[in-house]
Amino acid sequence: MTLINDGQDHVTSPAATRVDLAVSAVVFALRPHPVTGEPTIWLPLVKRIREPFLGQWALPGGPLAPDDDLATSAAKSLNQTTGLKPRYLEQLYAFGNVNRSPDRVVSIVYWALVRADEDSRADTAENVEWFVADEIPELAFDHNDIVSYALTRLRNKITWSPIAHGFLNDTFTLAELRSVHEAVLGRQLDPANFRRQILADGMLEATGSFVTGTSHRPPALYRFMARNKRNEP
Amino acid sequence: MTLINDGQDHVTSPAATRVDLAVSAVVFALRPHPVTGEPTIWLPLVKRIREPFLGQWALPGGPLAPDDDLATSAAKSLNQTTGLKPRYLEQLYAFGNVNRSPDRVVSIVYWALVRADEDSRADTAENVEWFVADEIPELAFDHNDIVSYALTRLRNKITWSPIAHGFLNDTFTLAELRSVHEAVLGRQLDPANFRRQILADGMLEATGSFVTGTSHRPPALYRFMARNKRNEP
DNA sequence: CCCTGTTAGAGTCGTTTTGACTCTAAGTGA
DNA sequence: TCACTTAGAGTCAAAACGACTCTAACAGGG
Repeated sequence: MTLINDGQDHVTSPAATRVDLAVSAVVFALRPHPVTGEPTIWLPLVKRIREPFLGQWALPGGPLAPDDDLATSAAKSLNQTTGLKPRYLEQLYAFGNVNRSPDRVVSIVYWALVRADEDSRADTAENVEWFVADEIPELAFDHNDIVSYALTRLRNKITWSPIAHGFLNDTFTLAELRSVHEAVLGRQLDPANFRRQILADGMLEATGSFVTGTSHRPPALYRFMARNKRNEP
Repeated sequence: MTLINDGQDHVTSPAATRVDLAVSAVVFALRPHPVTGEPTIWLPLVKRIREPFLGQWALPGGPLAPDDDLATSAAKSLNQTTGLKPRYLEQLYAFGNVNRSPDRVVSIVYWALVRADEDSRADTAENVEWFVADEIPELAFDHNDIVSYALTRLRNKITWSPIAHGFLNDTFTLAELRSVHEAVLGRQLDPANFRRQILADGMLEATGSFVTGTSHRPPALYRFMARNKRNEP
């Protein structure tokens, strides 16, 4: 017989050899690009006020409070840095390589979407700054890799999952929804085909009202359906 | 200005309030079903030798060693319990709800595929037992949920990712590969269409050799291509 | 040696999905 | 009334997909 670990979740190890646990968040919002004016992905970063990497930009986050669930902890960090509440929040990955930090830290990273219209009151906190996602500086730790991975996940997920409403108000036109997809994917989408496919998914519901005063045909307003109204098996 | 956390990965908090960190693994292998004989998903569980949940079955795992990366730690647990090396290993999720354990434990869970032919020398360790994935008992902690989630991930991923070779030898016939897909998805697949689609993915390469002595037309042997030989943009 | 049973592997066909494109609807402003 | 703009429906050909057929190539039994 081999001597084995007993596979326990439940362990007590000497505090000296313990590993620190942190929760961070990659927060995405859509804002106009400063040069082109096109809708673009932005994210908030926090300037470090301690070693290591003092003075460098990093993802918002902090230690896991013993009374908070992981997602709660991520939402709190997010709220404390940006003043926003996430419209969508999902665990991204647990990063824990030995060499990712001078001392051993495992970071459980979440990614979140916040609404553009809440976005205005976002710059209240000091040493927090929003950056265009494709133009971020060199970050502390492995946070550049984390941001890249989060962007990849966002761009993948938006192609098959109805998460785009995380950037929008409760009601929106198909043009607004398409604009979100275009901003995330970085390319133009055919309006007619986009309409056909997004409606075929059966997640959208016409509100019955229309936007007026648009100098062209008034677009219909849609909302995302509650889960139990959707076309599911 | 709002007072904010400084978003640090790097924290020191009193050891008293610290959260324990464990790494566990959901290990999948294909073996014949004890009743039907059909290829079926199995996984190894470990009987707990401590409170809480003493005597109940749990996923293999243990505390994170300070010198191990997360994936390394998962692979070690896997190897210590089963004697096997993973052919595929991927992080599943970090489970850290406050109420998932009497004391606070965050578990970073990996899922792995192991080969059937290594599978024979697998029952060497005591208090380890293999179960049919759809017929597992009530497990410790939230491990039933974790197993369900891992199965969902496996069944989803096999439809778009070439992970099925994690169950197979280096060379295999298309019938063997199809049999893996059928076992994972739990339904029959059309041999002709499966062939067409799997070959169109461009991840398979004919070895040039064939299986002989089969009492029918000899099937060609394939292998998975190295990443740089694949049809990628 | 031929016949049968079995799986390998190529090919067919109709349906569905997708991308590119056209056409009409419905508003504003000149 | 006309020009302009976007909404939204519709068309069409290419590609993908599922169900199916047909021939190839072995072993084993008469």
